[in-house]
Amino acid sequence: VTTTKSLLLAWRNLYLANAFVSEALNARLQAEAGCTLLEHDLMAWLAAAPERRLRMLELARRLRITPGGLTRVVDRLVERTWIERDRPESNRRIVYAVLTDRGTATLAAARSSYVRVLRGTLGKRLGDPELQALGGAAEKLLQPDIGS
Amino acid sequence: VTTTKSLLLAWRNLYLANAFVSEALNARLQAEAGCTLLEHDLMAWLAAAPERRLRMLELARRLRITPGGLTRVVDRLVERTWIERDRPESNRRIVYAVLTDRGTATLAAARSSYVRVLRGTLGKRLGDPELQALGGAAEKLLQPDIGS
DNA sequence: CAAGATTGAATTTTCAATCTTT
DNA sequence: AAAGATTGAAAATTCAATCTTG
Repeated sequence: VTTTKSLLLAWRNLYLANAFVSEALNARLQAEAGCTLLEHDLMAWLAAAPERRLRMLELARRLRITPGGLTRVVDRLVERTWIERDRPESNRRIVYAVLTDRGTATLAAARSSYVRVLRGTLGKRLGDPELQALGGAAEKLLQPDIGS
Repeated sequence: VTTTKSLLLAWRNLYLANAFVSEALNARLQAEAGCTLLEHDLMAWLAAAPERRLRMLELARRLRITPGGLTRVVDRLVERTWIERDRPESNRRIVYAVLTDRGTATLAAARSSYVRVLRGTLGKRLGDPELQALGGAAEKLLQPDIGS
């Protein structure tokens, strides 16, 4: 019997913990690497993808923003030469966002700030079993829905 | 020894789980109660406060938005007669946001959607021990910093 | 005409400057 | 002059309409 109270408490803590870490990441990334958390995540997805490239719609889906929103974020990063757009000749409807070498370098610096923040927040306050619990519970949430 | 990998994994899951639940809450609240998650939270803080009122700066702090941002959110809710502003005679610098009776009624409806969403996400997928673990781990994150 | 991306307009939020009260 | 709140301008995001290609 899961009480409403324990549901509300768990959610509130999840929500606050997320805000706490997100805000710390955003602040440090902007101060130390000159990019926002969203921009970092965008570059990180590209870095992890084959040929360091992803299509616009796929990238928007992973970042949980709208296609229109992504167009603007990409505009800003292209402006800074951290990514490029590539419209392949074979299918000129498609646009790939591609991480450049300069983007890769920026991401490396950003990633180091990023990990330091995680160590200073999650790492400092939680032990390994708690990290496992946090990660495990969160992962279950993300499983596809299986019936009623 | 907490590995970077387990830190990254825990954070990613926390982040995604938060987005998953937030988006579900926002969608259902807007469809069923006609308010956003932020507006719900604002009214919920007021409902829980003595005399159903809080000062602007305190409310902004709890909602994790800027004072300027709060002014606009409050404007919108005043417009809909769910809250009122009160400038006490004793100190005319201060503004209280006060939940109205209509706001209380709206909040009751919203809260029921809210809890249903939590049951359908956190509740359906996680057992009580996992909820405890999630809540407990997240709570530790929120403890004030105690030195290096 | 559907898929994929972009655009203009509208909305929401922040930032810095300002106004009012103490 | 500082505290508390609001404002105009700017930035970021969404939405719906549009443009381009298949």
